[in-house]
Amino acid sequence: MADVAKVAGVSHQTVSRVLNDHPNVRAETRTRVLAAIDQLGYRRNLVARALVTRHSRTLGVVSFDTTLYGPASTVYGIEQAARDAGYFVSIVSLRTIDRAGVHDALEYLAEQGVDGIVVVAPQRSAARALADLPAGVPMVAVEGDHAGDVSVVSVDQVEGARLATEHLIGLGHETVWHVSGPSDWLEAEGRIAGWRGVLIAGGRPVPEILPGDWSPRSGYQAGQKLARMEEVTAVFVANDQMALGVLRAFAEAGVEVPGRVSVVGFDDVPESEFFSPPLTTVRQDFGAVGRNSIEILLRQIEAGQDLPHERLVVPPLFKVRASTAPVRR
Amino acid sequence: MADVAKVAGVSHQTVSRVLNDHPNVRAETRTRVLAAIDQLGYRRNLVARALVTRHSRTLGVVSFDTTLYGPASTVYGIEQAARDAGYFVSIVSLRTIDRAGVHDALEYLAEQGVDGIVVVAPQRSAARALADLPAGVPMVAVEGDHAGDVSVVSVDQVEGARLATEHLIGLGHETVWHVSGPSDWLEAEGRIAGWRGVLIAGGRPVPEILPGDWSPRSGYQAGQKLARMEEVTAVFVANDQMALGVLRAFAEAGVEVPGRVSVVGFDDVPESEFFSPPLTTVRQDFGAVGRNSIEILLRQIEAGQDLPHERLVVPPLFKVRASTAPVRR
DNA sequence: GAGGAGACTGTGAGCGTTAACATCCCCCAG
DNA sequence: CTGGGGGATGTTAACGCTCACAGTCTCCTC
Repeated sequence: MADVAKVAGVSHQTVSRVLNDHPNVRAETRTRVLAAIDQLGYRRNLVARALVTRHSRTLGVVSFDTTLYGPASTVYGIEQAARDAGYFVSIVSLRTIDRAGVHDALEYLAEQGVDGIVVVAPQRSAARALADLPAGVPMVAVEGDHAGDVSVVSVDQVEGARLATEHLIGLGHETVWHVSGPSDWLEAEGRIAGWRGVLIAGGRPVPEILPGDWSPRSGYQAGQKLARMEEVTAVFVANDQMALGVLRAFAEAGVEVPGRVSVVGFDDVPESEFFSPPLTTVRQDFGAVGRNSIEILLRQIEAGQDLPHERLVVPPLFKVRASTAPVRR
Repeated sequence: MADVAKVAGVSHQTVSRVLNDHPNVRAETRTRVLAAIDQLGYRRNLVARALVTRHSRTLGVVSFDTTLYGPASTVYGIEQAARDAGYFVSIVSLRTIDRAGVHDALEYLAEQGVDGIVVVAPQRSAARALADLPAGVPMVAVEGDHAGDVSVVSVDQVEGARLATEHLIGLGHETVWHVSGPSDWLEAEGRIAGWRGVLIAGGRPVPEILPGDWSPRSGYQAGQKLARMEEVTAVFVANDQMALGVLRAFAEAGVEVPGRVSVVGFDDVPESEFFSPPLTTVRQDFGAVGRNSIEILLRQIEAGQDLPHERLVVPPLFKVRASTAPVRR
C-alpha cells in the first residue's frame, strides 16, 4: 500500500480511501491511485483490514456430511446468500456428530474470527452442543432444536409428514406404515410426529415404525419386510433415498407400486421424478432456508446480537407423482 | 493476550509461547498461563497471527454447483483432508461457470489471504480461466485441463469409459450408444473419448451421440429416443443420474433392461445400487481425489510453490451390477 | 570458582490496514 | 476583505500477534 502511495504520489491513507470508495477523493487523484494499483499489481490485504476493523466479513458454517442431498443443498443455499451479501464462507464438515466435535468446530471458527456462524444441526446431540457456544459470536441454527438459545430456521417437518400421511389417508388407505430416519435426527422425529399425529387424529391404528438410517440400503431392508406383510397398502418413507430402496425391494418381491402399495418419500431429490414409478414426495426449499438463515444472522451481526432469538419455519411443498393411488378394495 | 500475561504474571511473549507449544517454557509457568487463559476465557486471534506470519492456514476452494453429487463429494474430500492437515477451508460455489466468474472468485480468495487454492474446474471454460490466476498463490486444479499451467488431480475418465465400453463389447454387443454430458465439460469429453476409442479400436460403428446435461430429465429424453431404435442393444450413459432417466424411459416404453438393452452409468452414486435394475457403473474415488489434491497443494505451499507442476490421475473402479447382460441373438 | 552452555523469560519492533485527528486550501457569504 | 465551512489530503496511533534479540538464571565441567 505504501508502494502504491509512493507511485501515485499520495499518502497511504488516500489509497485506503480509494479502495473503500470514500467520497472525499478527487476524481483525478482516484484515477492516479487506480493506475498505480494496476501498474504494481497491488492486492489489498483483507487480513490486516480485519485486524483493525474487527470484522472479517467471513461467516462460519458447521455442517454434517455434505455429501447428503439435504445438507449439501442447505450449505449451497447458505453460501450463495452469504456471498451475495459480500461475505466469505468458511466451512467445517463434521464426520461424526457429537458434542465435542461441534464444540471444537465452533471454537475453531471463533478463533478464526468469523463474524457469525450458521450451524446445520439436524441431530439432537448437535443441537445440544450449541448450548456451550463461544460467547460473543452471533449464531443461527438450521434444522436445529427450537428449544435452544439460538435463532432457528427450519423446514416444517411435521407439516410435511402431515401432508404426506393425509394424502395417503385421503386415498382411502386404512393406515400408513412408516420407514423412519435415525432416531437422533430432529428431522426424523418431526416426520414421525407429523405422521403419527394424523393417524391418531383420524383414529387409525399406528403401525410399528421401521427404522432406517437415510441410506437406500436401509430402505431396501425395510421394503423387504413390508413386502412380506399382506396388510400394508401405504408407506410413508422419511426420505427419497430410502424410498428408492423400498421401491426396489417391492419390485423384486413383485409388489406393485402404486397398484398394491402406495409410497411417499421426502426431500424431492432431482432423481425422484424418474424413479419407477415417479415418486410422490415432499419438497423442501433449501434455498429459502439458506437465504433466511443468512438474513437473520446478518441482522444479528449488524445489531450487535442482542436481538431476541427468531424462529423461522419454511413451509414444505407436496408433490404428487405416480407412486400413490387410491386403495384397491 | 496482555491481560492473560498480567494475570499469569508473565510477559505476553510467554503466553504466545504456551499457545504455540514452544518447548522452552517451564511446566509450572505453562500451567499458570493456561489457568489464566481459562479464567479469562481468552481466545487467541488468528487474524492477528496471520498478519504477522503471513500464513492464514486457510485454503480456498472454488467449485461449481456443489449440489451435484460429484462436486459435493470432491469438496467434501478436500475439506476433510484440509482439516486433517490443520487448515481451514473457504468455499466459493459458482452458479455459472465463466471466465469472469472464476477469475473473480480467485481474486476474492487471494485478497482474503488464503495460503493456497483448489479449483474444481470440470469445464473447459473454467480450466481456461486458470490462465490468469493470481500470481503467488499456490494452486491445484481438480478435474481440470491437463494442458494448463497448474498441477492437476483427476479421475481417469477415459479409462472409466473404456472399461464401461469394453464390458459391453465383451458381452457380445455389436456397438454401444452413448448419452453424453454437456459439451463444455472435460469429464464429458473424456468419457466420449474413452468410449469412441474402444469402438474404433474394435472396428465397430460409432453411433451418433445423444447429448445430455447430467440431469435425469435429459437422460429420460435420450432414453425415449433410444427406446424407439430397434438396433440399440447397449448404452453407455455419462452419469448415473441420466442413466436413471434412461432406465425410466425404457421402463415406460417396455424396453427390458438388461434383457433387450444393457445400460452402464458413471459415478456410482449411493442410489445406483437400488435402481431398477441395479446399475452397472464406474466408481470414482472422490475421497482420494480430495486427499491427493490437498497433499500436492500443501507440498507446494511449504516449498514456496516453485515446484514442477504435477499431474495425478486416480484410477476408476468398474462395478458390475444387474443392468448389463450378454446380447440376445 | 570461573567459564560457558542451555533453559527460560522479557523487550521492542513491525506485519498492512483503518480510525481519528490535523492540516491545507478553496470558495462563498457577509 | 475576512471568517469560516467543508472538501481533499496527510500524520499518527492503534489492532493482537510473532520474530529477533537480549537478558537472567541454573547447573555442569575443568
